[in-house]
Amino acid sequence: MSFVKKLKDNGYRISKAREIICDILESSGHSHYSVDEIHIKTQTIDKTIDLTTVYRTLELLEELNLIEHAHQEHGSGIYYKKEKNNSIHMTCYSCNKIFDVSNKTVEKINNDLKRDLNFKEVRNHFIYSGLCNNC
Amino acid sequence: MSFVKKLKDNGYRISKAREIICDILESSGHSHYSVDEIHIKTQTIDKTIDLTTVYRTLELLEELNLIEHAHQEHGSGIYYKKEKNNSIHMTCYSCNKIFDVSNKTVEKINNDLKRDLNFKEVRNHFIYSGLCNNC
DNA sequence: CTTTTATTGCAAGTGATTTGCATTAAGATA
DNA sequence: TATCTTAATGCAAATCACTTGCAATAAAAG
Repeated sequence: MSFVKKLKDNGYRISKAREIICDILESSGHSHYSVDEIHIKTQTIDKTIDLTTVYRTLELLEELNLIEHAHQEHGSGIYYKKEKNNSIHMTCYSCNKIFDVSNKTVEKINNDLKRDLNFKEVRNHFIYSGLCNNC
Repeated sequence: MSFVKKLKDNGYRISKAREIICDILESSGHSHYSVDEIHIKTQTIDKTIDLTTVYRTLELLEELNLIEHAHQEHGSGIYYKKEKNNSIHMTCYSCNKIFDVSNKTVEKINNDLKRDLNFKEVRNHFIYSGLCNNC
């Protein structure tokens, strides 16, 4: 279901800002954007859209399970479309590229953690950091 | 080697603040403290010690490899004595307790990540989050 | 006991995000 | 279509966790 439709179905109004932000995220392919990046993209279409509105819209889309975010150790969070399976990312501290951790590895890590500490659930929203092969 | 000795050996001066902060950390056993917690502890001994001094002293002790810190997803960082092997922690988002991830599990996770993404190094300073068995 | 300069406290700055509030504009209703 | 209701927005200010600048203070070397 399209983001705008989901908003409507949940009783939210469709403003210009929401349309634009939904559009950016729905057409983001496999990219991860910081709030600032999304804000800059909105500005190319409508300069009046405020950073606060971007934050608030992202929060809303996340509540509706359409997107997710994750935290970097230093610096800002990133937002991206929610996939069927957990997305976990890893960034290279040298080139700052963001890579996807495979689902199999995510499962493995979560199971190892759960078994080790007797936890019922692992709920990470952070981005791993390391040094990639090209750096 | 005692923290104060290590500071001296590296040419640093031993101030009242440094003595107190070293003492707090050396006698911390297996605890993890936020900067604020450490600051509050110093205040019970010497009310003039500033939060900035705590930050600066912790930075120094970390440079000397005596302590380490890790970041929580939300909220402040925690500091703790450096052990022989990597310390990785996991916190329960319900009770906020902090648990130690075993060295074996840390190794496993790092290897899995390296293998999966072809990274040379994993360098996490993050605290895992999840739901513990008692919550 | 000086002198030197590392260390400190205090105030202000920073970056990412959040909150308060009056204004604006969706979209329901007349 | 015009009017109304209230959700959504823009703007300014606040917040949280640090970090930086700088003049005053105090270790420790001479």
